[in-house]
Amino acid sequence: MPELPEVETTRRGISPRIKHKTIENVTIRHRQLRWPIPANLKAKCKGQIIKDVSRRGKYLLIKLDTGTIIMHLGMSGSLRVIDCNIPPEKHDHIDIVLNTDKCLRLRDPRRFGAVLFTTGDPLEHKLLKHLGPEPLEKDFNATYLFNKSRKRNLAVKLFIMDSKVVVGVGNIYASESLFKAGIHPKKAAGKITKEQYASLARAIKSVLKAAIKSGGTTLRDFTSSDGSPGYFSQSLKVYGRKGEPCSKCGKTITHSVIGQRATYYCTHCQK
DNA sequence: CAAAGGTCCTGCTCGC
DNA sequence: TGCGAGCAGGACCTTT
Repeated sequence: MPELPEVETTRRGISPRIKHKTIENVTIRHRQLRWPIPANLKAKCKGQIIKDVSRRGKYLLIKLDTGTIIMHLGMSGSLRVIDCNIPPEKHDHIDIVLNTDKCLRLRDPRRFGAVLFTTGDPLEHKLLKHLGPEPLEKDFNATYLFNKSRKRNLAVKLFIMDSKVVVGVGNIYASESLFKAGIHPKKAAGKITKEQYASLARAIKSVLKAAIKSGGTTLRDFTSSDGSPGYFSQSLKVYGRKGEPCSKCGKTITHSVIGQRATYYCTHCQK
């Protein structure tokens, strides 16, 4: 479910509703996510004021007085701010209870997500320290991609999905961006020209921006923090469109598996 | 039974 | 022979 636009949509949804609020309690129903929820999380959070809600890649950073909650939504996670008296459902693993009769509730059926805590600089945390640039920042550009990709022989789709290269480009938007840039997803990253990378960097930025603007992509059950769906799925040009006509040339959209992930592209438009 | 939006970790191969 | 970099595959889990 969540790629960068979905995480950003979530951040924007929850931030105004939890910022400056005090955490009264933390209810953990299922500790075992990708990693166990830290045993001391409740003690670390109780009584703390939420100072800020930011994002690095797909990690959400909830800054408290003395430390930061690091959250990742994994493959199926979602966050909502709801009334505490709404009974939790099967996959509602943790409630961060606020002093407003509301709580921040994490639902994650597949439990690939994470809830961690750090007292240090979260950007120096093991999981965040080696992340590549943010795709919407200026340091993510043709020169960066070109230099970073020299002597890399893997498929360009896998290259741009590598969080050490750039954060936030997941399986859907990788296919969409490569289509927009006219680059074949299996082409070796190291054989792509600087001009093509200029086009790809622009495509990634514009696809992600457009997706954020429309509230993310809804596939299956993604809803933003207020329960409304994202509408970007209507704008997807190739993802999930195997067998349909290409919107540029009319030839049939191809599906194949790259690095164990579904990939969609047009063999006529993408070389 | 296969596949679904993520990504860390392990272990192998290759080249210096 | 040793070491680091790059890369493929496995692992985690539930639902449709």
